[in-house]
Amino acid sequence: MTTHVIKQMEAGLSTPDTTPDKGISPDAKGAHETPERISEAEHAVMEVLWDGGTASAAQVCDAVGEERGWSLATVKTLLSRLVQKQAVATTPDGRRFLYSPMMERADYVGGESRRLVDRLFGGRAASLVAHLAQSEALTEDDLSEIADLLKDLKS
Amino acid sequence: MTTHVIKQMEAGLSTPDTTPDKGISPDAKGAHETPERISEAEHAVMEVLWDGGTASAAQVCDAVGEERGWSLATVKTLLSRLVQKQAVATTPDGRRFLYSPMMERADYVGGESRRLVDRLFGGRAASLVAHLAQSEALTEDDLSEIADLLKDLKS
DNA sequence: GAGCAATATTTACAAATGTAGTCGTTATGA
DNA sequence: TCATAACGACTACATTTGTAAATATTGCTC
Repeated sequence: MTTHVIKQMEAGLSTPDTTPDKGISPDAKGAHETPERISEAEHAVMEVLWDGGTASAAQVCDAVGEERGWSLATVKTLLSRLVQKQAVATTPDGRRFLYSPMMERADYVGGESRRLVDRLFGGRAASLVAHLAQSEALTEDDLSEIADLLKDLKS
Repeated sequence: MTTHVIKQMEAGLSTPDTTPDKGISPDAKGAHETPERISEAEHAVMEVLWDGGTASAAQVCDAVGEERGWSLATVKTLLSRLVQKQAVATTPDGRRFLYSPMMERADYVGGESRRLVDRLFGGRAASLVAHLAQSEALTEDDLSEIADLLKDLKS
């Protein structure tokens, strides 16, 4: 019976050769719980995937290794955690996996931004902008850029 | 020798009655390491202190207890961690302590904002604003507010 | 003066996170 | 064919975080 395969899927990774049973949808066991939080290290991996679209563990490791000095083992751990969290999907490719992002970068960025705004500015995004403007965080150029941007949005 | 006292200070808390030895400056053992990170729960406590200026553990607990349902024990743990991190100072008051913030709220907010902008927008704050503007995050009112704000800053 | 209530200090413990090592399998090149 | 390198899976382990209980001390009330 299929219990074996299911257990493997729950674990987030299955060996690519053992009958890649695609019969079970990735969220079969209840997927709409609040999308699990992606940690900072995991986010670094996501950036690589968002950038390249799809990559093997080794490729991710190369890409991310320039910044942080992570070992391949570390990258693999992060990838499998991301798979568990259903932020990344795997497709078998020969004896290895290719990893691709399930989550849109814009959604992640939006979520994180919102969290910050909620936590620090009582949910008022304008306050954040005000803060950025008042602290050194925005240069004259930034200000112009934003002004232009607003002009556009005002149609 | 003084090792005993020093150990107590390192632990972040000393009993208020045992000769509150103010001889050793709070950062005697090297304080300029990157200011230790304040966690989310700790931040909730900081908000209370920023709001009230100074408070006893019980007061903090009352204040914060409305949102989160924390026990006094929990609040005390968080307070002592904040003291360790030198984000909060204690002054003996009778048999208890009064806790007051050492860090400016603006600095914390600025730091967190910057971290986000660095991590998610390659350090370009304008990109964050752009993102907020394009996602649902900014209402028409927000946009006007920001526009006004920019007008002011442009002098 | 004895007990109680309020305090601070210590200890606890599970979950998440950062960082990696080990094990088992298998494609591959000599 | 046999060793080896490449992979994924599993295990590991310290640290941080969230959440709190246990313990010790002590001023205050009866």
